[in-house]
Amino acid sequence: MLTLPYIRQNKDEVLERLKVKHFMHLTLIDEVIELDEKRRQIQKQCDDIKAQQNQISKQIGQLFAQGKKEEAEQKKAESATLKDIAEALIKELDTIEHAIHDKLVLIPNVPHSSVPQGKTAEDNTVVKEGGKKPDLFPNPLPHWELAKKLDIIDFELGVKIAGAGFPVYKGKGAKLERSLINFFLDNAIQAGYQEIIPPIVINKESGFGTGQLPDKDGQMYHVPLDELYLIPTAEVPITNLYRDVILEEKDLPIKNCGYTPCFRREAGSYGAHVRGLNRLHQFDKIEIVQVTKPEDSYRALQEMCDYVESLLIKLELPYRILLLCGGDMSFASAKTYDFEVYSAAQDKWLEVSSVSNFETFQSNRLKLRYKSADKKNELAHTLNGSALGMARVVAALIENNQTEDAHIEIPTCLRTYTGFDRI
RNA sequence: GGAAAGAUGUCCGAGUGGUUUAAGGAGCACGCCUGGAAAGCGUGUGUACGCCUAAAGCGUACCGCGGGUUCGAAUCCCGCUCUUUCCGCCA
Repeated sequence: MLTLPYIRQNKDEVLERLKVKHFMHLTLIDEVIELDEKRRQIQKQCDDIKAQQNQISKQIGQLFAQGKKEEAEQKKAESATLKDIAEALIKELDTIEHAIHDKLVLIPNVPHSSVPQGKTAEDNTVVKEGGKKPDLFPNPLPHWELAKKLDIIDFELGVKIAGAGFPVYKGKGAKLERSLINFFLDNAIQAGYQEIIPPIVINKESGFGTGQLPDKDGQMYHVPLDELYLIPTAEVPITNLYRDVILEEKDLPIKNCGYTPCFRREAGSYGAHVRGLNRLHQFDKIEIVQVTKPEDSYRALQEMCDYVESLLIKLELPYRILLLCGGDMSFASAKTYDFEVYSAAQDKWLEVSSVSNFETFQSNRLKLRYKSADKKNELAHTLNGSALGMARVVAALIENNQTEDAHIEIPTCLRTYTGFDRI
């Protein structure tokens, strides 16, 4: 959520930048500013009347103490009239505040000035490509076929237990998954991130804090009996650790990482591109989260990108880094880099990480502030990224590292974790 | 699921309708004192919004949350949430 003072003071810039995001309801900006002016005016009236009331009440107390009953009664009547006026104003104020809030939450974050124009994923800029596409033999198997042949991932069994998109990992498949989790966590800890094991259900407040609610209500699994949601990413519980918190400047930057399963309803996606591990309702992911001072957040974004890239290099996966264009960015993000790995048998780039700077968009919702050197409370910046999303990494590893006799070579960096070189 | 108790500032803690403008203590910051420190003394010490270009200053709201009674509520009434303890159930 953008802050009102920011919108008020940078109206033209906000409008200009929201166009980069292809945001349609630009009139909301003027509506919000207008409502805010009205709000301030009414609040002034309201506060003045309340001040009078408070004074009169105090006088009444004194008059009673002095035994001046009649005068006190007179004052009572006076105060009662003021009360009626104040009540009407409070009601009006309440209505306006709700209206402002309802409009404010519909306005997306403004993209950073370095975000390129563009409408769809086609318009994203490839900023870097790395690794080497494998030289595979003819007709390599897509991962779902090879995984079935080796009996390491069972999609049908998952359907029986839960439904489509809930795969069952077996034997060496399960061990590979767990090895990746440990590999990613150990690397993150090495890079200075403190590990967190958060709850994997969240309440409404948390969903609102990071921006999933009300925007993506239908994309999360909901437990109505207890009003809880299954997390779509560890970003939600980990970032919400700092909801309603005023940090000390010396605490920053905060660097957290965490492994959780992630749950996504993926309502509306179907077809060939969701086969196998490409798109799941449940998958494992290690998330990295940073909370920084405003002036440090873009350096942190770069640091996080470098870190994610280092993982892909260690895993020897061919990758590319995309700078998302305005139209393809998420609602809450100011700048996002996507990381894709090349999955050879499918001949497809699969997104395995998305690293974003939210600037103050989340912290404004979270009321996540820090006390700056001059003792002022300022909104911190929040960032997060996947490091990494498991399922698609597994898909690429299976496809790229397959041998002609239908086995899978384990990358060197994982072998101490798996305890085996091939599947 | 049943019963009871509780929720006050950074923390502890007092407060059952009007000098509470939330006592008192601790912590923290600054100053005095000191050769330096401790002790002692003094001062200050939350959040949000508004008025003001800003600062200073002032106003309003906030004692778990939401309503209500009253001229006036931390205090009385109603609803809710959470915590703790006991019982039940249980990996």
